[in-house]
Amino acid sequence: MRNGHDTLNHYRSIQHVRIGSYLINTWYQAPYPEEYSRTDVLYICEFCLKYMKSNFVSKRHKENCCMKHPPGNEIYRDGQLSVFEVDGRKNKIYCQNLCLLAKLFLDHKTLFYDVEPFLFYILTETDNQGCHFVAYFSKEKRSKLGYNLSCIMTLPPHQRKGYGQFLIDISYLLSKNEHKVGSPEKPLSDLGLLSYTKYWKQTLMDFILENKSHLGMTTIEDISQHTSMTLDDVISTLDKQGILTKNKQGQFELMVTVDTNSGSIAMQHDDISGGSVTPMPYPKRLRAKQELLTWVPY
DNA sequence: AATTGATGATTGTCTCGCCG
DNA sequence: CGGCGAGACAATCATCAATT
Repeated sequence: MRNGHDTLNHYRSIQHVRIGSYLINTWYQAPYPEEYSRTDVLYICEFCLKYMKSNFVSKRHKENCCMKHPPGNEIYRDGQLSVFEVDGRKNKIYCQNLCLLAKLFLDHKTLFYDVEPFLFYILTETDNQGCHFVAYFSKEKRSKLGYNLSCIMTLPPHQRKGYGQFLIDISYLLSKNEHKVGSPEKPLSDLGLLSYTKYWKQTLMDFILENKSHLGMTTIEDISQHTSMTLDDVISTLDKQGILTKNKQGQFELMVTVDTNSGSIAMQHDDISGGSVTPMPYPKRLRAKQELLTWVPY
């Protein structure tokens, strides 16, 4: 031990991160350089995502760091919420730091340093201090398999606010602007599958309710085009709800009855929470609004 | 286009001093 | 005495331009 500040060296991995005003328990290990892993608390600048070992260095950095929002272009703004698009090639360090931070909360993430082939979409909450990082997702610039999202993460203090669903919505809005359909990178994590299952179900329920007057004329292809979801994802989601059948010609048909009073849809396998069997009115959700997106395909 | 080198900013660490 | 915050400074790092 060389001095009084080295007393934290017995830690084998990072237990907490301090970012902005939050002290957050970490969930998984991340491959930070070894000297940064041997600490209880890792300090992260909430604007440039630089990581530091000590509170002193963090404070000094805060005085000098001139960033008040993520690098790249702001592509979406709705009140306090903004989305920035960051190019992994143009802002390599930022994106590498982002991947390391994300790994603290993602189990099986493997991408950390080879960030050039990716774009990163950063969700921020704005106040008079600046645009505070709350969540992100990454996307391959050129996905051969039609993936429109690779990794997605919301910082724990901001979870359960609908930000994950919102970012998934943004990812499909981007696909829509590219005139493509898309799907998340496989394999999905447990939490990822849960989020997507919920998103797909709600998106299709919304579509059905909005188009209930002419569902007979609607094909699976129409739904796919409208939602930018792949045919496979549309079919598997509708099938899980038990509202998909094939007619004599082998074409898919929707079997739906819309309850115009409650605004809900009768489904065989709807989620039953709290033992209630009455269909729950689906919760309001944070939707990405196409008119607020200022983005052109890469 | 890729590599190298210079330059200026930033960090890690040492030291001192305060306080419980 | 031990822990913590702050100033100083050498070493390191990122950036950008020049060169191959």
